[in-house]
Amino acid sequence: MAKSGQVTLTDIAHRLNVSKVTVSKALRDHPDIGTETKRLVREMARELGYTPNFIARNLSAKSTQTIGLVVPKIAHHFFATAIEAIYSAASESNYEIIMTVSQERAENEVKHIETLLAMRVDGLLVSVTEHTKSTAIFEWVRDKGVPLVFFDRTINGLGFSTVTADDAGGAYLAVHHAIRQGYTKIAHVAGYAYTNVGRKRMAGYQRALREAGLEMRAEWVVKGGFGEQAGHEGFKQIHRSGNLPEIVFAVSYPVALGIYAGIFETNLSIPDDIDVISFGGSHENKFVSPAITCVDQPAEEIGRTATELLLQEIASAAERREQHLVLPTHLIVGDTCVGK
Amino acid sequence: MAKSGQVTLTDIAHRLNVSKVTVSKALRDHPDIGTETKRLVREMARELGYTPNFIARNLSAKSTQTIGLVVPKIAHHFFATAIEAIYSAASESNYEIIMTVSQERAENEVKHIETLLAMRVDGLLVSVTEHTKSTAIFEWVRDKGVPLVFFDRTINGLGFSTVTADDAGGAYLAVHHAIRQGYTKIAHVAGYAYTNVGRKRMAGYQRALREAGLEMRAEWVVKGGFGEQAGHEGFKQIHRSGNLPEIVFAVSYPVALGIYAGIFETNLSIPDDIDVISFGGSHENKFVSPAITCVDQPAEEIGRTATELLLQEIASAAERREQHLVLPTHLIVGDTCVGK
DNA sequence: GTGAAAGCGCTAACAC
DNA sequence: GTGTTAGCGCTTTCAC
Repeated sequence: MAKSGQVTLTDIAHRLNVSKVTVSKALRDHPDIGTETKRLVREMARELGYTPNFIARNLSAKSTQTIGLVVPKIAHHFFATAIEAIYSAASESNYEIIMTVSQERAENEVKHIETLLAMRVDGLLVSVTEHTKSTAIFEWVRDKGVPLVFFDRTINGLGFSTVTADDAGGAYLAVHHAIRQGYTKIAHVAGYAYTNVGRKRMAGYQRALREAGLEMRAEWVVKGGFGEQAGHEGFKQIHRSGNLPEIVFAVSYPVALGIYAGIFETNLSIPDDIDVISFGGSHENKFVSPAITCVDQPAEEIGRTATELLLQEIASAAERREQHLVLPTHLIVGDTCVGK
Repeated sequence: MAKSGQVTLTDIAHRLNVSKVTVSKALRDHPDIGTETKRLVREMARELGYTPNFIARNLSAKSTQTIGLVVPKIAHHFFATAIEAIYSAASESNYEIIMTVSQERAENEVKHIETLLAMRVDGLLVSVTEHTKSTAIFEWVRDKGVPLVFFDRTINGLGFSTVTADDAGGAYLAVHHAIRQGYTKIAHVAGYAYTNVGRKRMAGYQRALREAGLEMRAEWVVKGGFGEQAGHEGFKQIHRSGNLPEIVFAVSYPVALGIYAGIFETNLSIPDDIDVISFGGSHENKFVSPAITCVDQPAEEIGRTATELLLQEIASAAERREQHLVLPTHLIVGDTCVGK
């Protein structure tokens, strides 16, 4: 056994009086090697407690069979679900995932991508933070020729493929539903305008209002992040304006919960005094009271699709072409937004 | 630039007409190298777009500066929070995390640990699945001398350190609280008896009943997993028994939600007809109605402590000694279990 | 201060 | 069928 305490190919080779190449091939079931030799090698490997060294293997083999994953957060139903799907899809193709969490901070994102590149991952799956503005690191990735697929939170115009829910369409679906239910004073606690997701959901909201000929008051549109905090503050701001809408369309489920928290602090009741509808649901919604009517994001499908797309791009390094996959959303009617 | 498309030390060395050793040292700020040379090297590295190859570095350096993380699931408040803490703690010490998700399946767990060992992670952080019975893989890890720390879901008697919440104490806290509130017929939807967590929470439940001289009816103790499904079925089983308790103590927050789901299907109302109290809370609890009174698990602290303990063990390979850290829990009073 | 030599554990190319 | 040689990109002696 080597000094490191780890058994190597050479150790097995010595014990068997063969060369390490023979061992290497035998272990990988290479056709070169005879059945009997293979058996002997495998037996000895088990006996010695051999664990292949991927680090070394990858150094010569070039491919690392790993994908780098960068997500903004993890304690969030959408991401948790998408991540699990990514794991499943990757392991079905014998790829390992190295996940990093940027915690909604752009500087962490940059650091993580650098680390992942240094680890020589075969490709990158990323969902940007709500504050990512600089695209420098992604241009760097592109120049290096490392395959990357954005999912959910994307950046356009860099030549990378994206997989998202139908943000504009879903938002339209939600707001249009509210309008059909008789609501006319509709506010929107929105994401940041510099994010694709924020912009597109806003666009859907605006289109629905415009088509219905409804007014869009400035004090009813509040911009902010995608977390609970943002929802909480967003509602307070609308509330302070003194001009209460009938219903608030939340850009994300956590934002909707934040709005709930804000409403709970007032004397208002949901859905009688003020109502809520949201983009993105959550498993917990069935325990939230009243359950929020929402547009469901296909989290699992997004995760799986993005992974498969990336794997495809990794496999065909040559003819890689930008694709923008948009997955449909659908309305889940709960106990809010049930009519005016 | 090398054929791989990746810039290497040699590329920089050639351009500068120095040896690659000089470049290697300069980049790592080795005192051997002169200030001017360092400046030149760094400049060229940036100009060429050099990214260090960790794979190669680790092959010679032995340490990979990575920790392997194995969790049973991710879409669960406790784990999501603990994982984020683990990430933070690790990156503060310049360690990278390679996370794998076993999806509550013991065979995935084994596979992931093998992969992680092959990747030569410096240590392992694991929380076992609710079905893990065989300890073979962990004995293997121990024999290899790879540091491992269990957190939350642990296995004892293998010589590894553990970090957990005070499961027995917390369960006692919850049930004792119920008793003080005047409840006498207390059921328990428990975890599997072959898990430490399940056994300890059960022990706390039993001790509280015993001390109060309350009867413990067999039909009021249902064993199962830690997920929503288990809670749902657990409640149905108790309900079918025809002998309804006054309150159910859930082994985990998801189980409590499952019990809620089960109750919602009946005509019973919470907390008047049937009440619930749980081990482990969730961020969402404030939106769940009625909010569940629960014993809070210090998820973040568990994650952070486990990571720090592991890092310590990695650093001092020599005098490593088994430790069992138990972190205190506390009661969070919600709208259930408010009195009989 | 700098560099030549050796080697980490493995795989690929090409002999034998 | 099996082994030899070379090399992946880097770091660590140790000589100059």
